[in-house]
Amino acid sequence: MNPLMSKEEINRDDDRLLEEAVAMLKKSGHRVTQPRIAILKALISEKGPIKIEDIHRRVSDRNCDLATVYRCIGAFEKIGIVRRCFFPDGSSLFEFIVGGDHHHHIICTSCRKVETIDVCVVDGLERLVHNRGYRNVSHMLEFFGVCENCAQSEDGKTD
Amino acid sequence: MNPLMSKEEINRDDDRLLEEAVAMLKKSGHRVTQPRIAILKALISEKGPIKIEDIHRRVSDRNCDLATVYRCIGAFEKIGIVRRCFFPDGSSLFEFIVGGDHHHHIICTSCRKVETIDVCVVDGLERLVHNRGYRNVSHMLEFFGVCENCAQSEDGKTD
DNA sequence: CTTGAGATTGCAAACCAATTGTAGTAACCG
DNA sequence: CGGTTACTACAATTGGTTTGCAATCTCAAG
Repeated sequence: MNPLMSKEEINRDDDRLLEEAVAMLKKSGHRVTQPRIAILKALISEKGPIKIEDIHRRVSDRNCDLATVYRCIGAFEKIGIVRRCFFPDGSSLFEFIVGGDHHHHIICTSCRKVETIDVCVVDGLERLVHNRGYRNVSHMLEFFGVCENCAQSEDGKTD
Repeated sequence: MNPLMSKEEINRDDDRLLEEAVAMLKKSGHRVTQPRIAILKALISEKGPIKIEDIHRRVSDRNCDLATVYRCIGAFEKIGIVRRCFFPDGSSLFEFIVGGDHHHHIICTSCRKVETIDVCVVDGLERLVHNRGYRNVSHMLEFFGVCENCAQSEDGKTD
């Protein structure tokens, strides 16, 4: 987290992101409901990829059903509020992408810790794909590995 | 064994790949069974990512159970015979990677057609991840888009 | 502010890909 | 060839995700 940013500034920034996402909801003809606000807040405060199940846990005190989380996340993905990313085992995470820079992740295959890589070197390749005749081009890039901590505790193990 | 496919009819290159994969099986202490041979042949002849379900359909005349396909693919993945890749909706495909160059895919989000991109620009980034302390580093890169055919037939549609 | 249309939600049931338990079978080593 | 044990088939199960539907809530028109 940015150490130069006070707690108030962070909250203000989160508020701005929430407003922006809400605007996207309205603009796309969706209604702004309490479950959606709660889910958006959970996504924003996470500041990284999060499991559906974890979102549900975060908002469950507001009595938001798991099915609702699935439906909302599905809608958010279509609108472009969240992006899906993957674990190497195939399970999905979702990340809030409104007002954020494009980036990718390093995921520890052992403890599942997620780090961020700011660099993206594949934007040029997207143009190449576009030149091949594809439209609505996007990409997904994930790095996997065993982080230092896990490597130490696993030590001699073969994975 | 498939009576419609004699040894002479099998492509020589595919044969070599099969032998190589079988060697990897043995080397890792696995047994070489008929279902595994059948699944390997299906993977090799596909020459690209394929769904578990489709593998099963291909080998079903040999009476290979779906659970067996899952277990074998799981083993193949650990050994490094196949690699998992993803559709944007989160469903998994598996691709035979023995003796093949490293590459990535363009997947049409409409008809699911898969094309190959030979270039890989992220190998350098893997070193960067390695320098951050990660071990067993790998990555996964997929491009998504709507291919020319689909773009024409969908035309005015909003996706 | 009130109200009605229709989008959204909660709940429960259904769904389906993937996994697991187990008894029988087949691979492979000596 | 015979014994050990990894592997398979089959069926049952799991767990994540989706769906149907009645009740509820949003939002804009009046």
